Amino acid sequence: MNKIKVIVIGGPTASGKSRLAVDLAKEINGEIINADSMQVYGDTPVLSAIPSKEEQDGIVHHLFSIYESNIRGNVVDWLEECCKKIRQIAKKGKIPIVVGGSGMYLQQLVEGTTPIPPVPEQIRAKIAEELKASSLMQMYQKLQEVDAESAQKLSRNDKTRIIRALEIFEGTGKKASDWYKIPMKKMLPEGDFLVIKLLPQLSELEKNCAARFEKMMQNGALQEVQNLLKKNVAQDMPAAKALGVPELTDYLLRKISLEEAVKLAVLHTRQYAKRQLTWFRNKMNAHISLGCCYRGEKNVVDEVKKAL
RNA sequence: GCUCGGGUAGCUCAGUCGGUAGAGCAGAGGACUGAAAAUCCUCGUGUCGGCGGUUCGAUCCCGUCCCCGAGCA
Repeated sequence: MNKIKVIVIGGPTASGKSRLAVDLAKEINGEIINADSMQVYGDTPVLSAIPSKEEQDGIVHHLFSIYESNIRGNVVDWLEECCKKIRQIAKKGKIPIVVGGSGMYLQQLVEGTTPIPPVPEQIRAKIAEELKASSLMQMYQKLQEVDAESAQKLSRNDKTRIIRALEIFEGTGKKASDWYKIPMKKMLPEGDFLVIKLLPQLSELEKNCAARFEKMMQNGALQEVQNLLKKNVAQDMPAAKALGVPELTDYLLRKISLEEAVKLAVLHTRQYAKRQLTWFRNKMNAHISLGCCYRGEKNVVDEVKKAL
């Protein structure tokens, strides 16, 4: 099988990974693919920090703004799209560069995922109804009955995972814990990944987050949230949970002051960056690991070129 | 100046009918298989405003002083 070289860049928000991707792409004739669970939605380009036209700097960018906010994106859909793009780009003789802050997306691309069939929408809806009608505790007890092994591994408060485990059991007739025993499947078996991660100090990111949010406000962040509200996107949709959206929504609904909203959004961004750092530090193996933000240093690009 | 509230963890506050104190938030670390910018787990010694007094023992009661808020002058 002909191997395909793929560059993967992961790191926390505001660490300069998009810029690194563009600088690299220019040097090695690459195209960029988004690996960020929020930048796939098109309604909040400013708030989700999708690179602007200037920032894209003539480099082709894929999988940004591909969904409406009423779509519920997920890793597997992304993986399929991503692999498709990787193959197309490679076929043109260019190098695909996958960049993003969603660690799980990058990990499943590189290391594979368990091929669990899609769970029918009616089953997901049914379980959501059950949860509404009862309580998380009861859902957890139910999971204990049908899949004790999964239940044992999960916190009884971990709503997302309890629901998912129940969906897997009801949707496939097989326990999640059994699914996870079968070997992971690589979606891009021909992929030859060069993984780069950025791991700056949190204090360094802190400043970037605050400055960047300020800039987002100047670039029309409020307007984006207003438009989202007009579209009546449900609060529990992923797109409605992008950092800054709930906070600015509260401001627009006059629940908090603008000052408060900005303060909270910056705080939540910082907390998110911290979670990302934990993920990338402990969960993603990389060939090249940078201990600081990328600010256009030439030697970083050279180091990657050498490793290719 | 007087009256009434308050002064307890970085912040907001609870509490101890006297046996040296605990929540939420913040913070730190961690987990993470189809919502991942999601979801979740663990971690709490601080002259309980200062100084005296009563008491075996005071953050709690008494006195006094300082600071903040409201009201009255």
